[in-house]
Amino acid sequence: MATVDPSLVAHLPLFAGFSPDEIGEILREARSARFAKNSAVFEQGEEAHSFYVLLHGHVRASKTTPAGEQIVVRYIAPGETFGVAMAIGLRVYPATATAVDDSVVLAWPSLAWPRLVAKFPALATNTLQTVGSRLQETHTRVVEMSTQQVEQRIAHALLRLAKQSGRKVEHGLEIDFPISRQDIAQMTGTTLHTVSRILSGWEQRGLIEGGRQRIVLREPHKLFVLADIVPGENEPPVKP
Amino acid sequence: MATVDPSLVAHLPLFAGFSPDEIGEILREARSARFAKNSAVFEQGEEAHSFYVLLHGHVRASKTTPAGEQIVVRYIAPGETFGVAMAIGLRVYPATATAVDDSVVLAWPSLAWPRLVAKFPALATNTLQTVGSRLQETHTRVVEMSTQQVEQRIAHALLRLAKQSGRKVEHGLEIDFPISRQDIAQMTGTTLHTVSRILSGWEQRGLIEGGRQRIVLREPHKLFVLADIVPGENEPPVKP
DNA sequence: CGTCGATGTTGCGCCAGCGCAAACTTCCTG
DNA sequence: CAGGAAGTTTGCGCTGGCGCAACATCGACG
Repeated sequence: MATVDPSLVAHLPLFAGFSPDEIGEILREARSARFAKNSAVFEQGEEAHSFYVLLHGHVRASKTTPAGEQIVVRYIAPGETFGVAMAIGLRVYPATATAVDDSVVLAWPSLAWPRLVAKFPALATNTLQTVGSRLQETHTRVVEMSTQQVEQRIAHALLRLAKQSGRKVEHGLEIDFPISRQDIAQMTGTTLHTVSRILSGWEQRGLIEGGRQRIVLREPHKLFVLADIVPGENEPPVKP
Repeated sequence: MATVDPSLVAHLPLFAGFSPDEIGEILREARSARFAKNSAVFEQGEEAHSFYVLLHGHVRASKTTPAGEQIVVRYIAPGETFGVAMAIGLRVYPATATAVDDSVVLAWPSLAWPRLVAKFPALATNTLQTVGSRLQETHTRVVEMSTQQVEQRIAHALLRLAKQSGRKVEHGLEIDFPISRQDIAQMTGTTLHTVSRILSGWEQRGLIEGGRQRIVLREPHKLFVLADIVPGENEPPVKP
């Protein structure tokens, strides 16, 4: 049971407004754990025994439909809370969480949640804000899927990933964890093939640089423009 | 300022776990208001001055994209909380709320939220559960939009509306508020025309009965089957 | 009670993106 | 280092559903 210094997590949204002592008290109930690349932190449908904060690495949350299709709910970056099923009234996890890189988490038993919240009500309001922003993001996704073409959705998805987990490299901004075309397809509601075709197109145009489970944005600005283009919007030239 | 009896709202999720006296104290800070059919309770982008509980009627939450397209976020039924922007950390409303029928709401000033939560922490946990289920529902919607055909998505949407606000009538289950084909299109990420074609088809098959801003499900069970059909799933006959 | 605006229906043609299939590349494992 | 698995690319043909357009209906309101 590694002890974590309160100062290392004090800036996380979950602990906003807490004193180091209080954080220490909360941390005392947590254990830290390591998950190897491609191992599952928890599985959809499994009893929600714990909730987590990601300290290091990256985790993919995905949902499987009854028919067996998968979609990617989101990618979790270090500092984010996840697996809060209990807090939102679920007995089981609604999605599967998979480490896409070697990852380190803090884990609390779900049973501790009611007690912690009773003692530290700000945990609830902090979590409410987190879940709220997540709801906003998901609504944005619905809006995009309803109104935009596949190409624009993929552009938005890449820009978001780069913003969340982009790492500056020589030729641009690299997404800092392994991500396949299939993953992108499952994030944007399209198919592996269509993603591949579009990324190939962009690579030829020099917008991005691809590789196996690797994407570097070379021209984020051009992607940005592409993402906002409304296809049917041919501005008629202003001629009197 | 109409006074509302605590017993009338005690069963609402927002007030779960509160005593009548506590509810009374919370209600004292609210005012009730009436909104005529087709009037806006609040508009997207407007300062989030209040949060609400719907007492009577039906409210549609919708979002408008920068490009001017609209999508329907959800329909709010009596008893539901809405407009909790402040609680999830937003200064402005992320969507527009429109009364689709004459409606009555309870409204609290957003400024009262922090004080109420400080005094009654259970408000935060109750709201957390509400926002959590809403997140779940929205994820379901993303999954449907990613994996299902338009016809199935419409079937699901109608069944959900009927479950939430269905009224038993002579010929089946009627959706208890005015809803246009356009609205359904904006809920399912398709177009008015496609919705109209599909509903016409169903009407001919006797599954539903349509009218101007009116839909009656005659055969909910058949719709249910239709909604779960996976088109490409031709079960190979089990012959030894 | 006639007119007008909002809502709903339907035919037609097109195309973005899917499904299938095959080949290629990169990485991992034994 | 060979062999295979996982990931990626690409061609081809098809089609679900969209866009356009014209028309039909319904209700509200003067």
